[in-house]
Amino acid sequence: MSGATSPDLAARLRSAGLRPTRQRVALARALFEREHHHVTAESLHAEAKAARNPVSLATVYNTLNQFRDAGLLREVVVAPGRSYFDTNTGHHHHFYVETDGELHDFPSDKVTIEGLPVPPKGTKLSRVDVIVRVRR
Amino acid sequence: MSGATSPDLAARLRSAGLRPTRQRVALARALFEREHHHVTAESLHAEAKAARNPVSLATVYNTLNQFRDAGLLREVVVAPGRSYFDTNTGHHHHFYVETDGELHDFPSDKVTIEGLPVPPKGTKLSRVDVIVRVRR
DNA sequence: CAAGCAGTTTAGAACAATTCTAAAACTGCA
DNA sequence: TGCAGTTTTAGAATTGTTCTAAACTGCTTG
Repeated sequence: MSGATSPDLAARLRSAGLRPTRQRVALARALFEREHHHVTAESLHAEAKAARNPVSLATVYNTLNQFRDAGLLREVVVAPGRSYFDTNTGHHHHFYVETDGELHDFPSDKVTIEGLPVPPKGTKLSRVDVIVRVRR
Repeated sequence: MSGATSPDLAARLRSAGLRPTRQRVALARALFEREHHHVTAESLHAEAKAARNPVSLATVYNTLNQFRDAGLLREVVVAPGRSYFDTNTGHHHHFYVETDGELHDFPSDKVTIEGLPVPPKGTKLSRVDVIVRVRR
């Protein structure tokens, strides 16, 4: 097995202004070296432990916030006290299955939103979130 | 001063299956006898106290949840740990000013969303939330 | 209108998610 | 290799919300 730290990841962290520490690289691997997915702080913490790369929960929180601030992750709030981090930072929207807390992406290329009002004076657009809520 | 309980409100609560107790009527007044607005549990609790109708915080939470379940209120989650209740239950969307936590409605009549994918098998649409995030 | 019971309210404890703190451990550079 | 500044960590603290058990109230019935 390749125990080598992916140089890409280290570089990516560095260029985001983050030192590629053991913990950050471990979390970055769990996050970015696979398909796009959604994590919570708890789930990522558990995943890191399972991969024999234990990271304290506080560090998981710090790291998720840093990655989000650096634009590496996108935070999606679907319900009170339920915050997901999405490794897909491109344009897309979400399905949220209310009955079991699942979150799924769907691409935004087919979706067009028209007639949105202009942002209030003195503000600039940050982004538009569309959450399609469904239940079983 | 008119100490009379608005009969409309009492009836509205009753038909939602809720006994029109002093506390629920007091909160319903604060919520529904004025223009549409957004409250948090804390803000409503403070408002009730200021109106000399103190209600315990637990009751405020219970009541907000009951009103939401009864369709009298709509819950809007904009940020982790920040849940608003909106007295406007009609079709509309939201502006969220991230930099200062303000939430504003905007009507959905001008807004059209096209190309949304069909809900996953076995699920039915609950609603579509559009949150336009802006910053100062 | 008194009694009784289910539904409500309440203070405070409990809980869950997240952030803070202060100390120990690292990282990167000289 | 030494050192200054970062980062990590365990655990405490904070925040927002729900739970608990006891007191109370609104409604119905006799």
